[in-house]
This record gives sequence, C-alpha cells and structure tokens, in this order.
Amino acid sequence: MSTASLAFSGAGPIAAATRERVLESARELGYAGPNPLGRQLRRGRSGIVGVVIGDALARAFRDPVSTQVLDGLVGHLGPLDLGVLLVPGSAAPDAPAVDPLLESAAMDVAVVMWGGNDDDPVLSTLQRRGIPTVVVEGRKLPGVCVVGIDDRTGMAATTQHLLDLGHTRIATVTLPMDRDRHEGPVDEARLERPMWEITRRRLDGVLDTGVRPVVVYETPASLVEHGASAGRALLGEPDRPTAVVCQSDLLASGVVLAARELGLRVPQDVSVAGFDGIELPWLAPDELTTVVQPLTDKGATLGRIVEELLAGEEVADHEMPVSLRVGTTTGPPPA
Amino acid sequence: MSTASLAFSGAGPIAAATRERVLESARELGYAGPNPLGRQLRRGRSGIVGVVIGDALARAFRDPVSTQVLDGLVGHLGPLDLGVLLVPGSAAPDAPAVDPLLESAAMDVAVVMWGGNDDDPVLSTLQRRGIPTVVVEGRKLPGVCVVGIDDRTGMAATTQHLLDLGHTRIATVTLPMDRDRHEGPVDEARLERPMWEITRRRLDGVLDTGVRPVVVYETPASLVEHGASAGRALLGEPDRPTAVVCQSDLLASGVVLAARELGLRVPQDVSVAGFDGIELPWLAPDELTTVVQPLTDKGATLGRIVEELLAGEEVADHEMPVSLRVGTTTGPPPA
DNA sequence: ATGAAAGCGCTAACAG
DNA sequence: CTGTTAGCGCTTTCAT
Repeated sequence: MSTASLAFSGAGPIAAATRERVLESARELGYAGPNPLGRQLRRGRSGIVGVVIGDALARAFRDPVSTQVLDGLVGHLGPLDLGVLLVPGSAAPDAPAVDPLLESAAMDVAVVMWGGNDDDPVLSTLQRRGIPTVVVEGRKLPGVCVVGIDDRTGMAATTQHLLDLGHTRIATVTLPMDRDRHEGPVDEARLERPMWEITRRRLDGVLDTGVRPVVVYETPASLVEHGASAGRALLGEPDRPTAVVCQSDLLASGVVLAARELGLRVPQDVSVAGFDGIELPWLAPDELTTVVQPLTDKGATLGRIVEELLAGEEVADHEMPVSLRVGTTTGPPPA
Repeated sequence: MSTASLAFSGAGPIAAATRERVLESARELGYAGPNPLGRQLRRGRSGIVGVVIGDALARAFRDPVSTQVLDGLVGHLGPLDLGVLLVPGSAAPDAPAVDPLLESAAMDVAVVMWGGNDDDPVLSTLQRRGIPTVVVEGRKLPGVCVVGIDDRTGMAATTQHLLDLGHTRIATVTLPMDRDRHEGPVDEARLERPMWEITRRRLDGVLDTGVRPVVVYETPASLVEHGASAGRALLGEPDRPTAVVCQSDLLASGVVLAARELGLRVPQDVSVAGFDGIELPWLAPDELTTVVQPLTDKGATLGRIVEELLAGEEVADHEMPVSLRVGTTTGPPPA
C-alpha cells in the first residue's frame, strides 16, 4: 500500500521496476491516481486558496483591475500546485452577511480583494475559522496582512499635475463610498462619514494638494458607463469644470467619451485623468493621463505572501509604488 | 461525537438544549465548525466544480463573453454550496500539456470552456480521472455533454442581413484558428485544414449564404486591439470591402474604431457586424449590429447541468438560440 | 527496498 | 434523543 503511494508520488526509495509494475496494474484496474480527498485529509491541507471578490462577481470580472491581479495570482500559484477558489463577497445589501462557501469551503489561505472595511463580516468569519488572510486594498486591521498601493500620493501627483497646468475648477469622480452605491454629487456631510478605504484614500490624495473639488461625484461601480453618466452630468452645464480627476481608468474613459459626445475636445476644452494604468484601446488615439499601478506584480506579490503564510511565516504588509503617466487627455485649461 | 455533528449540520433529531450546549462548548474550545477536509473524504465529494478556461486566464478575463458565463455559473452554484475552482487550460504552445491542477485537484465535475477540440489533452485527462465533464462551445465528443449556441445560423443571419443591404465586397475577421494564433489574412489552404470548432462554425455560417469573403482575416485573440489591427489592415486599402463581419463583438468594435481612425464613417462608408451581444459602452452613441447570445443564461444552464451530473443523471446537450440585433453600424454600401 | 498499521476528522449506521 | 463505532483513502512512521 505504501509502495503504491510512493510509485505515484515519485518521492522516496523505490525500484524503477516495482514502480513500473505498480503503475501497470493501476492502469489495468482503472485506477486513476491517488484520490485528492484522502491526500488532503492526511496532509491537513487542501491546496486551495480562496479568493474573495468583494463585489458582485459580474462587476469584478468586468474590471481589468481585478482580473489582472487575479491573473497574476493564479500564475504564481499554479506552479505551486495551488488552486484558486472563487468566493463571492457580500453582494446585495439584503443578502446574507457572507457567502456559505466562506463558511464551509476548504481553503488553506484566503485572499480578500477590495475588502477590509471596518466591520467586515468576511474577515471575522475567516478569523473565526483560523484561516490566514491577506487583504488587497483594504484597511489595516489587526491579524491580517495588507497589500496595497500608495493611492494617496498617486492621486496627489495627478491633481498637482492639473494644478501645474493652471486648472482651478477641478471636479472628481469617485468609486463607490459604501455598499449603498449611490450615484451623483455628494454633499459635505457625506464626505465626513466613513467610507470605503480605497475611495477615502484617493479622495484624500486630491485634498492633500489643497484643491477643493467643485463637485465630488460618486459612482456605483468602476465601469465605463458610470463614468459616462458622471461625465454627462458634470460637463453638461455651462459652468463646467475644466478638469475631472477620476478614481479609476474605467470611470475616466467614460468621462472622455461623454465629453466627446457633448462636442467637447479633450484636452482643449476639458482635461481628464484616471487611476490604474490599464489599457484602454477604445480611447485610441488618445492615451489617458493616469496613475499606473503594478497590477500583475500585485498578483505575484500576493502569491508570494500566500506562499509565506502557508509556510507559517510571519508576513509583512506591502505598499507598492505607483507612478504618474501623462498622456494626451490633460492640458492647460481653456482661455 | 455524532451529536456534535448534528448540532452543526442542523439535520437530524436533536434537542434544542443539547444543540445549544454543544455550540457553547465549541465556542469555548475555539472549535470553528467541522473541518471540510474530513467531511469531504467521508462524503466522497469535494463540493468543487473545476472550471477550465481554455485560454490564458488573462485573455479570458478580458473577454466579457467568458466572464459573463462564469458569473452566471457561479451565481447558480453558490446557493448549492458548490465552489468554482479556476483551472488554467493549456496556455503557451510549449507549456506542459495540461495544468498540474487538472491532474491532481479535487473536483466533482469539470466545466471546460472553449475546449473540446479533437485531441484535447484536457478532456482525456478528465476522462481518465473519471470526472463528469461539460464542455462549452466545443466539438461534440463521446462521453461529454456539450452546451453551445447556434453559431452557424446566427452568422448566416448577419451575413444575409448585409447581402440584403446590397453588399458584395464582404470581409470577415475570425477568432483564432488554432493554438498557433496567427494574425493576418488566411489563404485557401489554411481554410481547408482543421480549426477550432467555434471559428469553423462561425466561418461556415458566412459561407452558407453563398458569400465568398474577399478576405478572411485571422486574429490571435478576441480583443479590441486585434480587431483594430484587422480593421487597419482591411480598410486601409482603396479597394476595401464595404462590409466586415466579425466573429466577436470585441473584434468588431476594434474594426469600428479603426474605421473612425481612418476617417471612414460607419455605416456610410463601411458596415461592421459582430457576434455575442455584449455591451460596448465605448462605441456610444453607435450600437453594434450583432448576434445576441444568452450569456448569463448559458452560465445558468451550465449550473443546472452540473447539478444533474452531480446527481448522477444522464444529461442532454444544449444548443441555445441566438438572435440578430440590428444596430447602427450596418447600412447600405456606398454608391 | 518493501509491507504493515495508525490515524487525519468527519458522518452514517446502529445500539442504547 | 444520545453515545459508540467503523471506515472514507491517503501518507508516514516503523518493522522487516
């Protein structure tokens, strides 16, 4: 029995002839190799990394920012023979607090994307189950490792770039602030209340430069069409802003499209900047001014951290660098 | 011991008081509920559905066609407490035949997307392991269930629509034909050789109408930028086609962008049609003429089939209907 | 180099 | 209604 095991795993001392004989009879008996379930129980390891997508899957999948990170992660995990299990995060506001999979599925480590807000039930569930967790782009909480980027500095750099060009009427289009996912201009009171970490940080980046946006426009998701709505709302008025800073590239590209639709030239009539540095082939020949973040690297870094957590090592938080990339969508304000 | 199990599962006869007592002591002992590994071995079920993405994950993720189906599937599987494990399909031409995960990961059922070509090592591996399999958009092979759409009729409908408008110089832009992923015009000889099922069927749909395309242009992947390259190549010449039928919406939207770039009006100077029926906010205000396929439904249907396979039932193949949706990108040829 | 045996944690069957 | 027990399939000692 142990011999058979060795024959398949290849590890351990075994005569080549015996090995061949075992594999031969296995083939005859229609035995397809060791049952992973038995192996997992014995080893106490499932070989599975749960990836909690902190948004409706459909939305997350439509966003290259998520999928590129996921791709980098899967690429790093594959060779380690670790699989990625997709776990939906909290979806609708009235849905049960956490997906049943999160309660019951086998996973050695969890990666929580877009998560880690204050009282996140996802994190408390994982903590209760004793599953080591790494959070992407979330708030720093005790007991979990966080991988993020320097949102705030990046956003400040873009805003400063616009200030340097001479803009004074600057609007900003934000990611969702909480699970209510309101759409439209936001008032002062709302800005004081808690909001999702990533949205807060990128907003703070703008404020850090001293700019007070003429409008802060919240969107329900990082999607082109929501950017387009925001653009129509912001740029349809005669006292429109001369520059729009967006918290994501998808939103920014929507704003550019809305501007074109309204007959405004970018950047002569209005400047638009984004955040993320994804490819936007449909804006061609324009290239969006944006803050580039290392998305695939982020996935690989996550992979490395997962590896360390699995080895039982202590892991450090990571803040990855970003850089301003000036494209063709920003320029001096109209005279 | 069994009592504890019952307390957690909730199934079976147990006094509410006992139950409470068990849960209470569990909390004190820091026991976080049954270990899924033990449960899985005992039940002989992992609760995991392997989804093999028959393309580099990065590419598949950038394609709404894959992600919408995946989303529909995850949505259906979630309530059944089944998780989706991402398994990369064969990636680079020189990579090992199949991903190690496919060999060794626990999964009760496999869903193979874009797979099922003649000698697919993915399918033979699954068959050897005895894992029930459903294939999406692949060739009908013995022992596996296939879910697909009526590509051929759909493509014929689009082509006929162009013929009815009076077009005679029609080009077609195709999906990849094999894993070589060539880019450029294809010669007659190539068309005779075997090619990926989906590409073949959509090509046959065009030919069914009697049209002989002036150019058949192969792309390496269904992405906007490849459509744009194709568009530049096809429309840059003075004897350009008056209509371009594309095998996907992403490709078609690239062609539209290329046309605009070249100063051609769509549809006055050139008509463009796609396939899939995804949202293309960046083409606004244009709406692509396309063949709509029920993507989310396809995911749900897959979910239902997975359920049936799990129950050990015989399952039938499914061919889902498609419908032509005429948008603003097709019109009569220029005089 | 090979074979025997224990036990990972669970649940279903059965005895009390 | 509650407690005991066997065994899912594997791998890893430990003898041989």
